[in-house]
This record gives sequence, C-alpha cells and structure tokens, in this order.
Amino acid sequence: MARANLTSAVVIAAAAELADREGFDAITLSALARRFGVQTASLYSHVRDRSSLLDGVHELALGELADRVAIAIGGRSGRDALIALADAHRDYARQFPGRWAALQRPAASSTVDSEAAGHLVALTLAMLRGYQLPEAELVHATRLLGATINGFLALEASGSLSHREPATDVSWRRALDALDTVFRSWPTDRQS
Amino acid sequence: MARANLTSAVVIAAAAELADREGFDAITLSALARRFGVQTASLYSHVRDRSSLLDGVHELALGELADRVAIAIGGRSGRDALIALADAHRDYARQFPGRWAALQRPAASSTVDSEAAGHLVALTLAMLRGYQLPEAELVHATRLLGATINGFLALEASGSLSHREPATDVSWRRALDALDTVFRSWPTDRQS
DNA sequence: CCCCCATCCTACACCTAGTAGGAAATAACC
DNA sequence: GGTTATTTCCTACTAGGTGTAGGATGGGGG
Repeated sequence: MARANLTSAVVIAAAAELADREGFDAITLSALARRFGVQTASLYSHVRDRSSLLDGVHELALGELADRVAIAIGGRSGRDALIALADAHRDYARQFPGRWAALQRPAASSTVDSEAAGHLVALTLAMLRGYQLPEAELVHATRLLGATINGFLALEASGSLSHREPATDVSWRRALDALDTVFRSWPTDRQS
Repeated sequence: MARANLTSAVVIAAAAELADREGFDAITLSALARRFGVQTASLYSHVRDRSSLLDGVHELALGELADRVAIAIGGRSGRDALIALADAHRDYARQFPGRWAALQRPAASSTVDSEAAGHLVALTLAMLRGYQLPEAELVHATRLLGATINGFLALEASGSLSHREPATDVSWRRALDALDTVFRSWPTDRQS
C-alpha cells in the first residue's frame, strides 16, 4: 500500500487550505486524515496536537504575510508605504480568510520568536520610521496601526459591514487617511 | 426530585459567567448541564443549539455594554465622551473577557435588529455628533472608531501586549488621542 | 540481505452536539 | 380536589471529534 509520506509541513499546509476553503473551525485532524486517506491517529506522528497544528498555520500565515508586505512596501515610503502595508494585509485577509483567522489567535511563544514575526515587525517599523516619530513613540504607533488594521479586517470578516452602504472601501481609505494624518502630526513633546 | 426550573435567560447568564471564568470556548452544553445538575439533553428545551446559545450571550453582553456606555458618556461631549465610551468598552472587556469574546462573533440577524444593538449604535452616533462631522462621514467615523477600539482590545486580549514595556495604558491613551485628533480635523470636503 | 525506525495501523477511552420519545412534576381548569 | 394539559427533564442513542497505547509494515542504510 502506497504511503502518504506526510510531513509536518504538508499537514500544516493542508490545514491552511482547508481553513481558507471551509473556515477556520473546519481545521480538524479528522478532516485532514480523510483528505490524505489516512487514519486520524496517524497524524499525531507529524503534529503534537490540534493546538500546535493551529500554531503551525499561524506561523505559516505570518511568513506569507511578511513576504507580501515586503514586496508591497518595497521602494515606497511615507503615506505610500503605509497604504501598501495596509493593503497587503487586507488583500491577504481576503484571499486567505482561514489563514488570516489563524493569525487572530494568540501567538505561540515559538511563533513570537520566529523569523517570520521578526521580519514583519521589522518591516512595520521601517515603514513607520518614514514618519520620523520619536523613537519612544514607535511602540505606540505600531500598536495603533495593528489595532486599526486588524480591527477593521475583523469587522469586515465578521460581515458587520457587508451589504451596507456606503461601500467599505471608502471607510478603509478613510481609516488609512486617518492613520497617515495621525502619524504625520504625532506630537513630539509628551510627558507620558 | 427538585427541578432546576431553568429558562433560556438563566442558561444564557450561566454561559456568560462560565465564559468569563474559563474562557469563551468553555461554553459547552455539557458543562452547563453539569452546573445545573441536569442532563445535557434537557438544555435543548431552553436553547435551540449551541450556536444560538452563543448568540444569546452576545446579545446579553451587547445590552450590558450599551448600559455601561450610556452611563459613561452621560453629560459629556467631545473628547471626554470619546474617552468615556472607549474606556467603558475596555473596562467591560477586562471585567468580562468571556462576554467580550462573544461580542467578537458575527452577530445573529436577530441581534442586529435588537434593542441593545440599536441603543449602542445610537450612543456611538451621539458621541460622534459632538465632533460635527459631515453627516455622510458618520458611517466611516463609526467604523474607524469600532475598528480601533476592538482591534486594540483584541490585541490586549490575545496577550500580544502583555509583559512588554511600555505599559499598554500609554498606548491606549495615544490611540484615543489619535482618534480625537482625527475626528476634530476630519476633512469636510471630500470627493469620495 | 536484514535490520531499524519512521510511518501508519487498529483499538480504545473520553468528550461534545444533537435527536427521539417517554416519564414526571407542575400548572390549569372544571 | 381531581383530572387534564403542558412543560421540564429523563433515558437512550447516533455521530463525530481529540488523543493515547501499542502493534504491523515498508523503505532505506548498514
């Protein structure tokens, strides 16, 4: 009988595809086993448990997202870079909703220390540096940026905005304009 | 044998407490049945299925949040009202993490039409009107506000910000300052 | 060629959602 | 107050998910 010859990476990739196709909660060891024509228990040779599988999808997504962001902001700066970075996130969330959902889970500690995470942070900081914020304010700006982008995408993903006028594209542009304004006029003298 | 005399509301309230104590995913018909000393199947007299139970918690939380927001912004306007509204959200999310998690799920259509939802929307709009935005821009401002607040709270809830300096309180203040700035200087002449 | 070992298997134990249909306690009515 | 009707809760079951233990197997290295 031919073996499936699975590896941890193959299982994680299949989980990511499954999540994009049928939703994040559809990531099931059973479903993956069926997909590979293998018994459920067999997957535990490649994956410690379900939770670590989800962590794997998280890290996979983080890497893919970082790559896209890198390409998007290449050669740009200031407002253009901001928009490119944000749009890269949004495009990714739309194209790979399941993977994006995986990113919303708390990151495993191994993921926090991963190359992908470091890469994405570095890209974000590089973009923000274009705004000449005080160094000590970069953290706050990063958090605001992340909150706004992810918060907006979460709203879109939850369907709160769909089927409602006016189009969410306009709201998105407004949000990015707002961020650009805020970053450009970030107060330089702050007591706390 | 004494009956538990359950009602749909009692079950939903217990689910909310359970979620706050042990996490949103701990909301389980089985766990609730154990808590009430009742068989799992018995709960289906009061709750259509698990999903509708979660919708119930969602709507419960929405009502509680709206009440708190109403009290918070009472008598305030402008920046003060913005901060009060945002802090009410944050306090609620911290005090009732499980209920807050329930709010992150897509709202059921019945919830969308609910009194609680309408109340919260009205309060938010009332707060925003203090900024004298063009009427057509209110939607976008609402979306930006919701995205930022919920995005930030999601970051906090996911633990991304914990155990990291500087304190997230400062970032939170920066985010609210940013929103205030943006709303005060919202461009009045826009083509799209 | 044979042995090793990763891969995959069978067989469980346990948990959860949800359905069907019956028993029993409470409420309603005459 | 007794009978009926209703609601609540029950037993019993199906289906499907996670995870463990230990055994079979097939392919690559000696």
